[in-house]
Amino acid sequence: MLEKSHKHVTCLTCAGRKNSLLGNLCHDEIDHVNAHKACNYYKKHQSIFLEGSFPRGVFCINQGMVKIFQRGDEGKEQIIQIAKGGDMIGFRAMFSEKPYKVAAETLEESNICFIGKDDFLNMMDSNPVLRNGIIKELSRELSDRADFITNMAQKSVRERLAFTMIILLDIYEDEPINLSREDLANFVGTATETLIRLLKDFKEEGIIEVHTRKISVLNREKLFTIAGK
Amino acid sequence: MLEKSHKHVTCLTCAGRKNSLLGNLCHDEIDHVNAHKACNYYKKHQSIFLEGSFPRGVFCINQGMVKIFQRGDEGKEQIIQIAKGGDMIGFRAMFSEKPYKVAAETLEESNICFIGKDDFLNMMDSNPVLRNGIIKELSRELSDRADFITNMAQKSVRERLAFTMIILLDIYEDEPINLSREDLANFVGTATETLIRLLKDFKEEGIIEVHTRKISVLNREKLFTIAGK
DNA sequence: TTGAAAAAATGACCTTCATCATATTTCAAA
DNA sequence: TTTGAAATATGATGAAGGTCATTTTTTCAA
Repeated sequence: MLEKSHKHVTCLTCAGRKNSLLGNLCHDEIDHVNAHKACNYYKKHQSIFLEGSFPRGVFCINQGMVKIFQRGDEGKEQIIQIAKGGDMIGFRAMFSEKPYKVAAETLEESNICFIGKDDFLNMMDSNPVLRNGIIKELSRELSDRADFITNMAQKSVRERLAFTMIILLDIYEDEPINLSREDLANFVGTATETLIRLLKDFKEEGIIEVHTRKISVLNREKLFTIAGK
Repeated sequence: MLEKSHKHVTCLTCAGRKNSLLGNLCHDEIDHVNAHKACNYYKKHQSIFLEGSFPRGVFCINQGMVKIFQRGDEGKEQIIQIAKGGDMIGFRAMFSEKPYKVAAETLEESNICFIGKDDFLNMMDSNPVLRNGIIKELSRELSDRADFITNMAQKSVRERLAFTMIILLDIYEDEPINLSREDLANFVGTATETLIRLLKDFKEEGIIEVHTRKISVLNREKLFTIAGK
């Protein structure tokens, strides 16, 4: 069970921080962030920010899992990204000075900190390492999204599912993948029914194992083969 | 006809520059760029950089039109973006310090300048306006690509074609759209045959007019309706 | 523990779109 | 101007996958 009071979550002990964009801050800087951030406990399926609202800062995930998605015209979600402990979210819209084009919502209970826009931008101005880290991160994501687009355009749902599971394998590390069929379908970009049928195929082919909703990958190699490259 | 010698292309008279990322440079900075850049004439269908090669700097389009694309597993291109005069390309991969994940090729004869990595990074370090402009640009493109992904996942080819034509309308301004059917199909993410059939529909519905390969939009509003929002 | 609601699963059907084959037009070089 | 190649266009066909209806399973609160 997560700590439900924000008082106890400090950047100094944040497990994700060392590998995050804030991994290179000096002591003074960490202290400053720590003093100025707000920390909140989010329960499962709670909204962090909505499409159309204006960014007032960035969110830093201490613990938990978050989906970043867009709602299409008929209300169907398209998941763009899944973020977890150590990831920062919401800084893209903040830089662009436009309302969020995506929404964020927890997939499980989470502790998420908030750093105000001014504080964050000041830090960036005075810290070239942080700055470069962010530029690098933005570039990396652009490149990921180019792949995403090409996959969507040219691959079958089966291939995309394999590709998506490889990404999820990375996110969930050794844990079984724990997403609703609907979320999984909305990440792959297909109908829930189609996704369920394909999961069944994967199961029958010995690629995965399913316990209720949790999916464990048995044959990683085969996923790569199906995903193509 | 474009100037085929690079000697005559100078940042001072570059039409696109004022609205570009380099629009806010001071005189000294422009002079420096001007002195250190290389400028080249590219003919139609000439490669600017290839997937997999390592970035050594950024390209600045003085005049002309460029497609940015990825090749899928079967060699089919997916066009991610079309750039024109005033746009800078290739800086994403440069920041990430990884090989290009996309390739760039001219769609028509073009004058394109090259600024070396060190020069460019130094400029960014010393010029906060340029820096912020780039971060903003990266953010804007991330948001565009999220839309692209959602469209690919949830819209029909017809809807996507309408959406793509709205984007092209913006790029080509008042000129008729001048892309091969194949390129257009590779931008929409469909088969060339399907694209041609849909163009025929649009023609019959009075939405567009076609002269050989050039497409003029007659009914902008209807495109918006079809694209959905 | 139970009952209602949500999620997952299965089946039937049908539309969209990719593919392959072939015809026609356009373009550029000889 | 001719001619071959590339681009565009059209037709026929089948598979992939979306939609709707229904059943089964899981979850969670009373």
